[in-house]
Amino acid sequence: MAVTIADVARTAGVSASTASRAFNHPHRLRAETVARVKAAAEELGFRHNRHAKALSTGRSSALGLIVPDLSNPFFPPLVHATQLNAEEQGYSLYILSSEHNANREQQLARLVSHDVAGLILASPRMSAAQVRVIAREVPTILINAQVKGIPTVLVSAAGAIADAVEDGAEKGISGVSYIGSDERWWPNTEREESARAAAERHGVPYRRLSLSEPTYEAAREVVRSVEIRSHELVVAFDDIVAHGVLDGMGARGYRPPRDFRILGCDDALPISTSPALSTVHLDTRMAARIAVDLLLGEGAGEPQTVVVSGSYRPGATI
Amino acid sequence: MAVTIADVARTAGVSASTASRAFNHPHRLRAETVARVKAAAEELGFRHNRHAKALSTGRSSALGLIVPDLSNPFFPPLVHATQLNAEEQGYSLYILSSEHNANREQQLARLVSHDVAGLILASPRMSAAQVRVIAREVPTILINAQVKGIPTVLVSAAGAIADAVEDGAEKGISGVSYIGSDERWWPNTEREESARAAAERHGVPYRRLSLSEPTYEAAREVVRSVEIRSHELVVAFDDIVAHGVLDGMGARGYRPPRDFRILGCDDALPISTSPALSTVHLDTRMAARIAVDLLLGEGAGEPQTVVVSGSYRPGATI
DNA sequence: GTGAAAGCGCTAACAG
DNA sequence: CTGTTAGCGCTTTCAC
Repeated sequence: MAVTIADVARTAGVSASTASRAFNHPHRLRAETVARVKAAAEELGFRHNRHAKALSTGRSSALGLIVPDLSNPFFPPLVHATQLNAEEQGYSLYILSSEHNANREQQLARLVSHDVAGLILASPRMSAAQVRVIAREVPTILINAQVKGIPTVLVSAAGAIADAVEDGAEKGISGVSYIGSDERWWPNTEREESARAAAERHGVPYRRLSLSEPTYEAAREVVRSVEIRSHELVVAFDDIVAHGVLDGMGARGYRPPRDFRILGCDDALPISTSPALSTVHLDTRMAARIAVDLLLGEGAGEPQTVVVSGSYRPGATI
Repeated sequence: MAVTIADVARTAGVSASTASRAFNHPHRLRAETVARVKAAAEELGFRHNRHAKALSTGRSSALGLIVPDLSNPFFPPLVHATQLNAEEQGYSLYILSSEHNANREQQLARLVSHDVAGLILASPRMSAAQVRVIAREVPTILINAQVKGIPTVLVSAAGAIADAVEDGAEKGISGVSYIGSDERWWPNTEREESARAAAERHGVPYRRLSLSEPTYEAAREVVRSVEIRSHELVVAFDDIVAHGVLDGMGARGYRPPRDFRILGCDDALPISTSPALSTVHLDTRMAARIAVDLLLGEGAGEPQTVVVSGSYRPGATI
């Protein structure tokens, strides 16, 4: 049916093992032989059977990527970039979505762990203990989470949030409110903590408003019941939450930057709005590249932590 | 290293083939034997090696899904639903993004075609001829595209657009403008054609405004140079284009529904806006379910076409 | 530098 | 109903 390496070997006039070596250990062969085999392969349209290869070598040529929610615009660019980088190294990618459910996430991770050469957990919901269970079964990289001993890429908004608060301070904000979920989830806690620290640094009052979920609707509702103080800077978990706040405040007649100021995060929405939202731009493509590199590159396995810093992107709302 | 079926067989006191049959043809075994094997498997934590299985059976337990653009909010729900349905049937999913590039799409399709049991092409950019090349190599299902002889799921906005135009006609629109890209791409042509037909049916003037790309920015720009006529109904390719139009028109002081009316499509944005956009809701989860079923279910292979009709979802802009 | 042979883990005839 | 045997396509010792 399909073209096998035996076919290639035959038309190249060598044995199957030599044909195999032409691809896997070309330096152990005469250059001329390698060329002949590759020509034959090209001619016949040969492509390795990944299952046979995986079975015989004991390693897979696929990677796994687990995200909490493909529908959140933060993730698709990350997913796509991961795909590109994986592909570049000859790996394909299993993408799985956990629906923000820690148990399902672990279940998915275990499910693919035996079938992939490595696993990338993006903004995982699992506990550190659960992550360690997975990491014991398969090489694992974390994005936006921290577990001791496991290589990590942090897409950090902290510096950018500090810049935004500073910008606000110069314009005379009366305080800082962070609006996010109250979960201990790295993307949330990092942003919350940096907003708090920045407020403190500038000597303005700080508070946290908690959402049951970081959604547009939840954000819109919360500012209906909670008074946003005049000239306050709202630091929203992400752009979606920020727009919920804008909508809720708008319904009450409050507009930024006249009545309050607001900062979003992620800069990944497919649409803009007026006034243009001030936000934090995060380089998820770079994060993906680094994550794949940590998995497959030179120093693979070293439990290093790489931080990719976002940048403050002023709009019209601060 | 890992637990093999031979290990299971040994602890269950049967041969490897019997152990294998316990999973693949349980009805051909005594119930008691099946139970014993499964208990042993459970006890040892056995899991099939998918590569060995694929190699020996000649079929893969993975499906492939190719989308043009993961970042467009239309696709993530479709992707996720496909994943769930595939998983339910014991398949995992390779997700690939073509970046709206026909050649890359075909290249990706060929790349995975040998590794999957079936392929779903969602809103493909490939030509019919290119699709046929792929379909010859692997069972293929089309979503939002039509190629004779290949099973298809159409997520249709036509009826909903007709409903919206009718709603507009009752409110006295002066004409219909369709704003989309000018490509021959099923999602675009279906929407365009249904807008045109509905305008004709209601006896109002129709025109098409073409975008180089169906993006927020392109839409915003086009309404800066093209005059939208008073009380016209703009049928936008999708919600992103619609919001671009809203922004561009808003900058000139025009607001719906006072000055013009507008309909979006897809209903998948993570945020709302005011005024709430009238749009077309499409059931992509259902489409995914059907697509997977067409691939793996009973009548698999039959080149039937299933249409999943969207519904008009009135907001405040019509 | 290259070939022959064995084996990865599993399933599918073929016997019994 | 169950065991024996062969083999999926590839890589890899081990010889030469």
